[in-house]
Amino acid sequence: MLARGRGVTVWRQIAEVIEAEIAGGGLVPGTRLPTEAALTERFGVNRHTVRQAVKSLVDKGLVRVTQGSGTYVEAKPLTYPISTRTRFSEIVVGQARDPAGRLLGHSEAGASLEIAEALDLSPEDPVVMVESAHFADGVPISWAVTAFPLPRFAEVPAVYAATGSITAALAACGVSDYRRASTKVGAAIADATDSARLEIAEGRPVLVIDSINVDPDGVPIQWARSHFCADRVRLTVGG
Amino acid sequence: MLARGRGVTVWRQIAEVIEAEIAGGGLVPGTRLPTEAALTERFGVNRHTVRQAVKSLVDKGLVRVTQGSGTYVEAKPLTYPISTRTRFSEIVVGQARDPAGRLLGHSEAGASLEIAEALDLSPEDPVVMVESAHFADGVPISWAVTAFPLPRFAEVPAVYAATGSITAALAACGVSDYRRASTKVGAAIADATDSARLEIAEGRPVLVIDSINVDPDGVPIQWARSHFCADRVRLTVGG
DNA sequence: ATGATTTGTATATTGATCTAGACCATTATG
DNA sequence: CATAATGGTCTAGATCAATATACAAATCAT
Repeated sequence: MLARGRGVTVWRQIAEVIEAEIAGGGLVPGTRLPTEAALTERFGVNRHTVRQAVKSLVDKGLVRVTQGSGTYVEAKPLTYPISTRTRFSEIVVGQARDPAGRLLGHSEAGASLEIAEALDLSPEDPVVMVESAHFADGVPISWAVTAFPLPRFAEVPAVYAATGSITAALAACGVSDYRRASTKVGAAIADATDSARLEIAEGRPVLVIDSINVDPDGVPIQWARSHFCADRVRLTVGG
Repeated sequence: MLARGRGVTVWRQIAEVIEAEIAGGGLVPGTRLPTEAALTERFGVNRHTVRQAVKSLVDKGLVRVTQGSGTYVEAKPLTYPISTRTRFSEIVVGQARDPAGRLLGHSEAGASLEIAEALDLSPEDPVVMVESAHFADGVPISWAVTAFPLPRFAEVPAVYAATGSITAALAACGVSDYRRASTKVGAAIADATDSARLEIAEGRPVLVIDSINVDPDGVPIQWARSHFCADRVRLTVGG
């Protein structure tokens, strides 16, 4: 099975075999890979060689390793369409996965220049800042820091904490519908905060999305800067 | 262009680039590859690394190296259909290449057991043995030792030497048509003789074909053991 | 013939890959 | 809590890959 001296390293050949088994459906997302010992046995190589193969799969975002537990096949990337009507929970449910949102913290503050401009406020106008994390099937997909104008949306943190849903939080403040008015997409390298909140290694790619939501009257109600784990999400724009 | 530390050796990547250029038509058969020095420059690697890449292409039969001269793209393998009516020159001409045959030597002898059986003779019946080499565009394709019954085909060596054509030599002996009655295909590793006559390295693969031709009346007229350079020929049987 | 060009060979050095073995840290399980 | 299972880290040595030089041998052009 393994060809030595043909210009392809052993660890890469092993990685390609496992990758093919994932792509071919032999290894379903969420299932545990054979243990390092088992792979060592199967391929007839040293454990370190298997580990290097697994490391390359981790770097590609195909598997996730947990010390003491095992190596698991990552879920297929979530397809995240960005349109004027984007609802995280609907997107996740639409792909047969279980959405969840969690409030990380909140505070009241004066709007920064950037936020004031986005929400059509004056600098230092009061806003409530909300930090939240979002999950699909318990796996972190994104985290965000968002700003809502005060006093109109004073209730948002409490309702969001209780429901995990921005849509519900806005509804509690009398906004029954909203749409996305602006989206900017960038990319960055995960820092310590991204690493902790998305449960990824520092250095992995992150999609950074600045968005502005407006109510049916076109009044800005929410500015958000979201950090998506790029290994777990594929944005679709238009199409 | 070259990715180091990704599990694929540098020499293999270089070989794949050159192979793609050959397959893509950028390097026509017969043309000379850039010199080792030029390739060293182009890929930014050591000369030995280029040499290993070239060696892998030689091993695949894609190029041929001549010390002091250069490295040349091999011709595409000649497709050699084996049927009841097989004529070397017609096959070669049919592929827009220039056929040639050369007499290497001849002698009269008594038929060996194998030849006697093939030609329907008794052992030690007189035959003329002919050794010949066959070329397409000047490149050696095969060499063969053949046996013809005597006295019927005494003229064969002289005519073959003059024309380079077995068909013409047989015609001179009154055989206007012939067909292949038996073919056995085997493979071997080139020995010193193969190496010299086919201009290939010892150890390269060789197709060994034993065939018997018969005249229109079904009388055996020629036994042949041909050695084909496997890198330059693809046999097609049936189809 | 002569010299320049081009491939062939040899040796040595450095770094990457693979193997081997030992021990630690985390997780799962009874 | 104790134990086993599993991945994480470290050291050391063997082999392979790539570099760096030097020189030999064959070919080609003049």
